Amino acid sequence: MRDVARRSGVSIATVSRVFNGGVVGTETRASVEQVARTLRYVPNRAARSLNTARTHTIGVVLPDLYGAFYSELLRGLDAAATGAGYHLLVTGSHAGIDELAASLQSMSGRVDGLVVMSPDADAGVLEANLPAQIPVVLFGAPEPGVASCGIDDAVGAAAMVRHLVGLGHRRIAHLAGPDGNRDAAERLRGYRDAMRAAGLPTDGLVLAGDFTEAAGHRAGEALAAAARSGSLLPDALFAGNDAMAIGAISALRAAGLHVPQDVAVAGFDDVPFAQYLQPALTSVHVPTVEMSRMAIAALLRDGGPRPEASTLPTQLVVRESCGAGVPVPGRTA
Amino acid sequence: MRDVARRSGVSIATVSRVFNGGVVGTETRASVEQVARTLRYVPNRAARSLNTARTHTIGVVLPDLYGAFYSELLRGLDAAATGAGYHLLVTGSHAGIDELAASLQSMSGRVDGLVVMSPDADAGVLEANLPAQIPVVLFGAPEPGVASCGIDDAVGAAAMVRHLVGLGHRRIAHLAGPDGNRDAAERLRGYRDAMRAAGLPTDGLVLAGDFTEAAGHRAGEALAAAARSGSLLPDALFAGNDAMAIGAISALRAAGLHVPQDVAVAGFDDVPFAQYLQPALTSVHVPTVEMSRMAIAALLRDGGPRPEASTLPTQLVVRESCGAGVPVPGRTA
DNA sequence: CCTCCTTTTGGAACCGCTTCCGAACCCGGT
DNA sequence: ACCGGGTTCGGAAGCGGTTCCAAAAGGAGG
Repeated sequence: MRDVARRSGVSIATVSRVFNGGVVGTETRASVEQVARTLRYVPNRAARSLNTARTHTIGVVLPDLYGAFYSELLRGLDAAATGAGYHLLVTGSHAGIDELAASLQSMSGRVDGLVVMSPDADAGVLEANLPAQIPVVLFGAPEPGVASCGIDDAVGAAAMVRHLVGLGHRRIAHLAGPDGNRDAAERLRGYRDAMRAAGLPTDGLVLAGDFTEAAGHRAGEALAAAARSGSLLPDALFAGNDAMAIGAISALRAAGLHVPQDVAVAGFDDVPFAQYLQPALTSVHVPTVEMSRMAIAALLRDGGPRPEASTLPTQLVVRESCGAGVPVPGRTA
Repeated sequence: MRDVARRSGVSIATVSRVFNGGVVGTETRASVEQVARTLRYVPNRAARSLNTARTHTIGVVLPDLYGAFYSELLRGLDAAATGAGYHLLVTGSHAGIDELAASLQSMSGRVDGLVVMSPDADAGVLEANLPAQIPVVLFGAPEPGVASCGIDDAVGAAAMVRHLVGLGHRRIAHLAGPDGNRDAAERLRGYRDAMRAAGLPTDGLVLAGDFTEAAGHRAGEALAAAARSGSLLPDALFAGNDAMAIGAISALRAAGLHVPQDVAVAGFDDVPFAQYLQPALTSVHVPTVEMSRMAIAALLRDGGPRPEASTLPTQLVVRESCGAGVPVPGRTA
């Protein structure tokens, strides 16, 4: 910048004005722009944000970037941010609280706001690793003193169970997510509650999983193996997320079983390609786009987001895999 | 920071040392840390990077974040970056050269290196909107004077065509990507070359598409409609990417046609869930993880990446949708 | 011709931090 | 008591910008 100023015979203040739409004489501006071009000068945004205290960037802290669900989330956030003229500073994949802390600290001074999704992210961690002024929206569990935005997993899961029951299924198994994951626990709770309300047993029907396709595949294989050795197949398998449902379907099919005729299968999340599976996957839609929009809007709101927990509704999406006999294959959104 | 210094009776230099592992007296350090904690002080990383000239961040400029392919890319980049202790500053979805320019400029001073993927990104645009020193790796087309990393679309497409021919298919249609897209053009070229080499005609067999599922769906419908009105169905449909292949399969199935019995279908990209489709999708694998690793490694290499174009090999992945009669369903990676 | 107002420009403080350099201090050794 | 050496710390100069304030220049009006 100093070079540009020197070479065009003006002060750095004037150069700054040229690049910020300030008042500058017409030919002064032209000359500065000319020099800047030949010198390949591009203003340093980091330095600028140091004294404007605005970065036009939103930080995003996710536990992982793997899987269609996080992709969707990220896409929604990017769309919302881009729409408002903001960029995304992303950090994925941290295991444990220390990496979370490091990620949060590395955002300091580089973002105008933060969207955080992590099992470890409670008010204490945020407070300890973030400057006081920076607005934060949590994705997921409500947390006192912090704005948050999430869905009601239990309600969504219960709706799915009721739907399956309504189709005549009685032995409904649940393939649960990892221990310690709040979404997994809530979905399991919704399943249990709805089963109990329908007067159905859940004993021996809760399978352990971890939200990965591999876990779904293993569960599907286990089910098929058990059936071969004489035990009863469940009428339906309600997986804690779509990835596991997909893995399970793949394993069941490999074992020669038919979905939904032999076992109905349903998922949770409604990832985009659920509709393209054969059979198209029945699932619980999570409004990722809406969540993202709300989160970004809250962050950008003057004075930052109010520390409230807003809960968005999920929506049951009935397709073929649950045996509802809907013959229309998925179409493009 | 000044507050911390004042409240603990030391200079800001000492506070800085405390947070950077410098030599500080034991009880001085303890006292400073204590004060910092009560004051909720977290060092401002932007300010730090202003004089260290290191940001520990890699900029990523993508044309879009939509679709499984970009998700995969982003995931690969994040994995590679995180592994090296870096974050990602992402900007997706820009239409046109002006938005590209804005995105590039906004990276100045905020990243240590840049991965750029955009149809508009030629050496000129990069030069005009980026400081001279910042290392860049281009994803895709080789570009003189810039390091780049990509695949040989034409070779991959030709391999697929040869495979389809080997299976006995003769009338092989190609569903092309959007005009002006270099990958689309190269894949089309590979298709044409391989067809010619096999002595097969391509007249009337090239369909227009745009890389979206919707386009694939339309193409599938058109094919089915044409077949109903008497014209010959192609033996195989080779889509320019997986998204279109998936859309096409969905439409063909809706029209009562069987894949691969009535029409074989193949895609390009090998997105993760291709293996979970029914029939599992035959595709050309694009080594996104490898590309990402290479790009990040090149950026972080001392002195920046050498301005060379490296081309990674694609790999034919034969599954069920092409009619190869591989009965084993996809399994988890 | 002088005054006053506008427009354009330069000087300099400051944003929050790192780091070089030197001052102050404490230690043992002579 | 003095000196050399090591340790701990403060002062201050930047990093690359923005912006307030004042100064210089150029008219218009009296």
